[in-house]
Amino acid sequence: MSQKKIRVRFAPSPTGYLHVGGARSALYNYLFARNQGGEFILRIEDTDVARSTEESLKMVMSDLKWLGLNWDEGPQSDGQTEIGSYGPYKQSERLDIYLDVAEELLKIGKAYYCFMTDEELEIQRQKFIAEGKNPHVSSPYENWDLEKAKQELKSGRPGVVRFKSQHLKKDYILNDLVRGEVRFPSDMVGDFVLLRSDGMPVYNFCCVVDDHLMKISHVLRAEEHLPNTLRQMMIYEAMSWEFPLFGHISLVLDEDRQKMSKRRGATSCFQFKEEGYLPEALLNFVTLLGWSHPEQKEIFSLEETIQLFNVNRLHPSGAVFDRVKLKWMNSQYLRALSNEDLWKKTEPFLKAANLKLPYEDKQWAFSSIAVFKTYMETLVDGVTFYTALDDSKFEIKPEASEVLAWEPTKVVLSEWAELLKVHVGESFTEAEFLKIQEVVKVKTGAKGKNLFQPIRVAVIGQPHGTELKILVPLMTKTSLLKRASQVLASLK
RNA sequence: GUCCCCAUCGUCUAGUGGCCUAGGAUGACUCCCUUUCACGGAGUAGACACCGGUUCGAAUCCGGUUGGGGACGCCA
Repeated sequence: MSQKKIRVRFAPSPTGYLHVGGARSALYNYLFARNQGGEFILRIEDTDVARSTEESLKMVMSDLKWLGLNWDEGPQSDGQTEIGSYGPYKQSERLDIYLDVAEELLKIGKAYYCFMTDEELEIQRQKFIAEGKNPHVSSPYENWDLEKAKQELKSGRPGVVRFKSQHLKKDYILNDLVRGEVRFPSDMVGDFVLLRSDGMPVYNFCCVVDDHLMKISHVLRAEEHLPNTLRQMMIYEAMSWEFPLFGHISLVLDEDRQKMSKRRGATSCFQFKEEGYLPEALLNFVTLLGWSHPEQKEIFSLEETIQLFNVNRLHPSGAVFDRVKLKWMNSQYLRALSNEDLWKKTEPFLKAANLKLPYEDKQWAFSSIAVFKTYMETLVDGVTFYTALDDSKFEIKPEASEVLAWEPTKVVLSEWAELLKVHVGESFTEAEFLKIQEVVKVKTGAKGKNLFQPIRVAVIGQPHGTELKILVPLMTKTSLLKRASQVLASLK
């Protein structure tokens, strides 16, 4: 057997943002292609006209780009061009091709026109369920003459094209790349639809035609497609086409072990982007949902994954998407960033939050982000920290009330404000701040948390947070004074 | 209901018949660092779903039970 070129595809239907489960499918295909020196194709499954939109397609493409999963063939994000010689890559533009294949299947008796109404279908379904059988379509039109059926169609009677499966009494054996041998009895499915009554082809059909014509060698997709694979094998067989190799990866589940749903938080890559996750972190995390590093490393780059990727290490059971661990991973990536890079990534979030910062120079930006780096789990956390530096957002938090009620607090704060006032210059060095703190201590006799917590409240409005000796040098005298007097005023 | 898939700490997983009194990561807890909170460091608790079989030997192979999930669409 000749060595076939490795060609894999990711085939989303453009009905919204890219789901993290979809992203993982795309990723595994991408990794496999890159590891094998093969090609990674983007095909758009938009035969469900009602739900597919051009807008969604753009979103999916931009999510893939954000993740860094670049495709070799398929539509490009400008919406105009396509790359590759097996196009078009949008199924809605390939209708003629499917129709030809459908005609072929009708002609050789592997498919037929069916005129059953929804009511008839439902009655049959109920009957089979009552008998404890598979509720699969068994159509009286199965053996109708093709010409007769076409006449019927011409007369205006709505009909679909169904695949003829009832006579295929045998087991289909799939040698799944991740599951091993899977045996499907042919009666697991009924006579499924190939062409809708409006002439539009459906998923299972387009998928086979395209995978064949686009010379796809391996199909890595989610486990939910397993029953579809039987239908697709039947079509391949009917057309005497060679099967690609299939691998069905596990499902991505929520904490309640159900398919991931929006109820429990973000599910799309775009949402994670908005919540301040780094694409590298999301990718790394998602890689580990069903695949493991041969040396059990947890943090590794896309490049390293490409080098090491092997379908043998794909895990067959469902994986719960642990948002807490994702957060941890994101914080690891954040900390590995240079101050400059982290600032660049954080800045857009600060702008979006409309924060007014005490200084505008880059030097200040980098040294401030260096402080917050070890506190941040997501870029959005940066907003919280910088908000503390924005005077217009300053407020005395409820957690501060206990500290404010302490007996020495008032004296400490009066002294603190007094010393700030006499300080020469608008900013403070760490040493200058420590000196002031020391003087407050000596003059008031307060020490320990009686000293530090009131000052912290006077700086950030709450008793816990970043070290003051690091924070104060990032602030201005004007700002500190204003805050101190505000807190002092609240004591009266 | 029918068919298919799956089954190791709460979670992600390592493990392909002896290296397993089951390893790592995360989360939890404790301690250290720290005049707060984090970060960091050290440590503790925590799993082979169950029952049979094969074998000198089973987390690993086989069968069954149970549990979970998926599919049963003119969605993909």
